[in-house]
Amino acid sequence: MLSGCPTVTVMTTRRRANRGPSAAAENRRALVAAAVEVFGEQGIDAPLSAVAKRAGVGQGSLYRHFPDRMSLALAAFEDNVAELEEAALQEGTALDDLLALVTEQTIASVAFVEIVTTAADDDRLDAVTERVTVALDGAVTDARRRGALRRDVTTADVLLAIGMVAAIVAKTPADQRRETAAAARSILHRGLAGSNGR
Amino acid sequence: MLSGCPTVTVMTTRRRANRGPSAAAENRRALVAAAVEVFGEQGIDAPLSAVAKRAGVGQGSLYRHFPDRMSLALAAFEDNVAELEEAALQEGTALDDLLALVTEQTIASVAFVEIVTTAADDDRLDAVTERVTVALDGAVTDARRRGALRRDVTTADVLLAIGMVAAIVAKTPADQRRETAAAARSILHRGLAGSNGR
Amino acid sequence: MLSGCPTVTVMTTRRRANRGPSAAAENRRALVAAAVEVFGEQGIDAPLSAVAKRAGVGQGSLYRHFPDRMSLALAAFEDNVAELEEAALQEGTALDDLLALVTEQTIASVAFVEIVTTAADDDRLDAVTERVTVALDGAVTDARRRGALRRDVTTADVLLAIGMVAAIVAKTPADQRRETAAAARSILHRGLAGSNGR
Amino acid sequence: MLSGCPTVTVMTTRRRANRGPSAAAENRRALVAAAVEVFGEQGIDAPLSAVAKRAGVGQGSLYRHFPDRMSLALAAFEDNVAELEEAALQEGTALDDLLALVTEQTIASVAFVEIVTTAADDDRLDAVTERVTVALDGAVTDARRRGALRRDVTTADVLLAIGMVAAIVAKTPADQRRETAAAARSILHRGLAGSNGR
DNA sequence: AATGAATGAGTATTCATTCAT
DNA sequence: CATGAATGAATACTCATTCAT
Repeated sequence: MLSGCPTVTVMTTRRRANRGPSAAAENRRALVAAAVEVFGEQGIDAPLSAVAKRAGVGQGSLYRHFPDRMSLALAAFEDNVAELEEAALQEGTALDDLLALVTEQTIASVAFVEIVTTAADDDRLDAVTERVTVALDGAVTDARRRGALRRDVTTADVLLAIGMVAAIVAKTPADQRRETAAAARSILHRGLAGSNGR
Repeated sequence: MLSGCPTVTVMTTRRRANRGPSAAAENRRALVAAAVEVFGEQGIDAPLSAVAKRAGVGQGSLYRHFPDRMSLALAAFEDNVAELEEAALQEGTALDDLLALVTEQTIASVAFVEIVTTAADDDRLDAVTERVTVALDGAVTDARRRGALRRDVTTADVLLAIGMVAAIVAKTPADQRRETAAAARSILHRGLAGSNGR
Repeated sequence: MLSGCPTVTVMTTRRRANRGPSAAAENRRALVAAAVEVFGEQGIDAPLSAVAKRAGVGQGSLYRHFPDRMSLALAAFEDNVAELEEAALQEGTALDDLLALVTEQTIASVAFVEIVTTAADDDRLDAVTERVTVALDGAVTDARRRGALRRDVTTADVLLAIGMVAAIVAKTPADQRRETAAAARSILHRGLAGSNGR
Repeated sequence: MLSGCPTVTVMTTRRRANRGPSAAAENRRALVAAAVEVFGEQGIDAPLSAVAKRAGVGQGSLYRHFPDRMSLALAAFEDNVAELEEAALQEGTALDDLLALVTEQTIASVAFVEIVTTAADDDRLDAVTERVTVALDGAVTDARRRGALRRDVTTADVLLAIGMVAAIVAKTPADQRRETAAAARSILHRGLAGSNGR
């Protein structure tokens, strides 16, 4: 009486159209954008499935493009590094401008810091650090020359300061981040400034 | 890949002897010790089961003693706060001494920072912050009076500096922590120091 | 008692082949069938893992198809409701026929009652009750007109009677259910019957 | 620095005084009272620890007095049965009065039904059923003789009717129980009543 | 190459039951 | 005989990763 004739519900969940290979680049972009958002909102430990869903892309595609979480995270923040490099190359960009930029980036996407610092044993991270170092080097040298930085301050010190701002901002509730970042930078600025600093 | 190769797991379980209520205090201590270790190694998100196992204690006992992760974490680092308070009360303890102490604590148990900063919406955390603030207050006031701190530096600034050291140390591989902490404190020290600072 | 006797468990696991998305419909059906069985045997509080295992399906798949226990339970008994609706629509179906059908269903799958009555605060349950009410309405009206039901008997009364049969059957050991149901229906029938009843 | 000197918190949770054997009867009473409350509130599956806590009694004592859930449940509702027996013995108690009493008991402590019907394979339950049967027998016979019950109605039928009321009440949200019970009894009353019934 | 369903290991949490004191 | 801490099995649920289509 009961189990003899099951009502067969035909699955009508429409599978997303398989847009084929041409969608690869587009998917990649969507994944990166989604990762920025999702990591920004939920932190670096967010479920990857959430990223795929936000991107409107299958889980498998996510894995094809980014075999692990770090790949995705690095791609997600590639923009930041590129932006920094670009700014560093512009004539007339002072160290403070770069630091301001990094600070803004950090506030915008806290996850960056988490990533960059969570698995410090990834070669690709060293590459990123290297790129940032190079980007800052000129500005630091210049600032030192102008007396805006103490003579003994190295680019590594500046990186460290950036790391500190980033780390503390990452731990601060979103609505207090700007304020906290300002206070932190104020202290650090004095700590790095030369005789005629700021 | 995995298909085809049956996993054979042999489990030998010997139920831990029920050492009775008298083991309660001992268990609690073991749990706290294990938490310090496990959180220190794996971060504050480490499985609680790992803590129980390390402590040689049943899961249920862990939950009896510490109903949630935060309880355990706070207990695990209660020592730090108490030590700080004690140091602050001692005659002749300068701000730098307290900062050095906090730095050491942070290096020893990175998880502390994670805890203190992860869930900022727990009342018990406010209580901890308050205790630390009180502990530092005297030293800060004193340092300002002596000119060791800039006139406009507040205890909040010092807490922020501590937070930065802690945060950056937490993100640094264990073998570089001491070095990184030193560099960070050096910068911050200059950032906070008064005219006759160090 | 237990101490001293090591439990040796040998587990041989062969990961189930991933039969791919095409297995979805089949899995769903298997889950529903398993749920009918397991809930029928162990009651509505049966472990969902038991349902998954019986269905030969991963736990995750169960959760994908049915995000919560109620979803699964409702799906498991969707058939019953559909069958009832269908019977109600057939020409010449008398109220007694519908009651007999419900009784049979109840005997077959006691869990239905448990579900329908356990969490009365789920909207989907109201929907089910509504469907059953609608299905019965015509038959009740008709029966009243024919004098088979007392004039003052409402569909709600009939539902209540059904509920009573279901509830008592649910509490009866499987081998006495049919007998108990018959006795219960006999009493209730007289309680609802009109002057020319039965 | 950190882990050397743990702050030893002396356990000051005061263990309930061991009031000794003389407390046995009192404990038993407290447990039964607590069971009535807890089972009534949370259902028959309520944690036994909750019962012990409510009773202000150690878990071990609970187990000493009542080796399993059923023992406790039966004890908890012993009162009901005794009350019923007593009422049945009183001169001038009609069947309806007994049914009203049972209904009230059911409404008050739904858990009774759950127990009585959950594990139907317990001998002690048969004993309870037997006692109730005996208690009702006289009233049923009398009612039949007076024509208040149909000639063919047996005590078993009455028990079944009681069971139905109980079962349906048990499934009804607390605030509608009295109403539902009234409706159910109305139907059943007509179903059992003799020619000169009500 | 894209899709998304399938899979099950991993974790948190609860609670019946035991047992040292 | 009471006490309540200890124990771990059981269960719900999540999510990284694989893979048929």
